[in-house]
Amino acid sequence: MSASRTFTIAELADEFDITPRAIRFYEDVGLLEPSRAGRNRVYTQRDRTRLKLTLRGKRLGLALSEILQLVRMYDSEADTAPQLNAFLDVLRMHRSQLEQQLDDIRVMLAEIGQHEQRCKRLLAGAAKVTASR
Amino acid sequence: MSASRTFTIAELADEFDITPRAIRFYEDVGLLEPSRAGRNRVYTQRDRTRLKLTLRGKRLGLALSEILQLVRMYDSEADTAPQLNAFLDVLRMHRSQLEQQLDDIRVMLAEIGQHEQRCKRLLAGAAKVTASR
DNA sequence: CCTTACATTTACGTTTACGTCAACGTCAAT
DNA sequence: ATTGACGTTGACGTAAACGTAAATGTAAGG
Repeated sequence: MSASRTFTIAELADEFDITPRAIRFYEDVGLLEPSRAGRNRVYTQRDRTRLKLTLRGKRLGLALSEILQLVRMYDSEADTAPQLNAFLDVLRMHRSQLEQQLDDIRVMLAEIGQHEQRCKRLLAGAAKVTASR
Repeated sequence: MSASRTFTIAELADEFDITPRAIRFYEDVGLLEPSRAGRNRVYTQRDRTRLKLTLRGKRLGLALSEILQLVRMYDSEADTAPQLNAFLDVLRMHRSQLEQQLDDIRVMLAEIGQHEQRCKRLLAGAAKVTASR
């Protein structure tokens, strides 16, 4: 068994290329809950996973508060029907938002492709002019 | 010819479900350049397109300053080789970022799917219990 | 022992993207 | 003539997500 490694704040900061300040801030808002060795923070694999989730959410433009909602839902032991239905609603919302983003990305990638083609054509033209001088 | 329609600020605000204040702000940062009828702003199709681009960028988590860079590049008449190559670099950066986001979205969609399944199983179970009472 | 390096808390500063008045113009309808 | 409804320009306010500086602790190395 990989004796459940732990991490220091600097290790996580290095690994994910963020500052310790950011990591502490994520703790302030409730996204991470490291234990302490004296005064110092000790992060578990679970914290690391949460951090990864957090950064992924950020890359998709989610606010930290939304990410917090998600992770809380993810490891909540909701079991009543109202809770579960509320849960499903939130999931559906996020899914439709993600699908909107998929669309947006497809459109943007297409546009970028067009512009790249245009640039390459122009560069090819410029090269010929240069060569013929 | 669809005599190049124009739009009022309220029309655009309604259509895209944002406030006039936001639209004026986008003008402040240089994303829109409406002409004036007296004091009032008049938006062209081109402005509308820019606004659409802006909102799409926002949904993908881009900052307004980044969006501005993009739209400026898109309708700049860059023609020197250095300019074109710089352009291509920026395009590549954005493309790789979009591909990262595609990845992130795939992962998140998969997770959401799992949680939806779990909820549905639990709801089915709860329904049976309820029915048997 | 002293320095260096990294950790902590507290607290104020900063940027972005608008929200929210305030004070005013204008045109149509009552 | 007045009342809305919508437009304008300042100007100040605000929430989010950290940055940054200050004061302090503490463990390791020379």
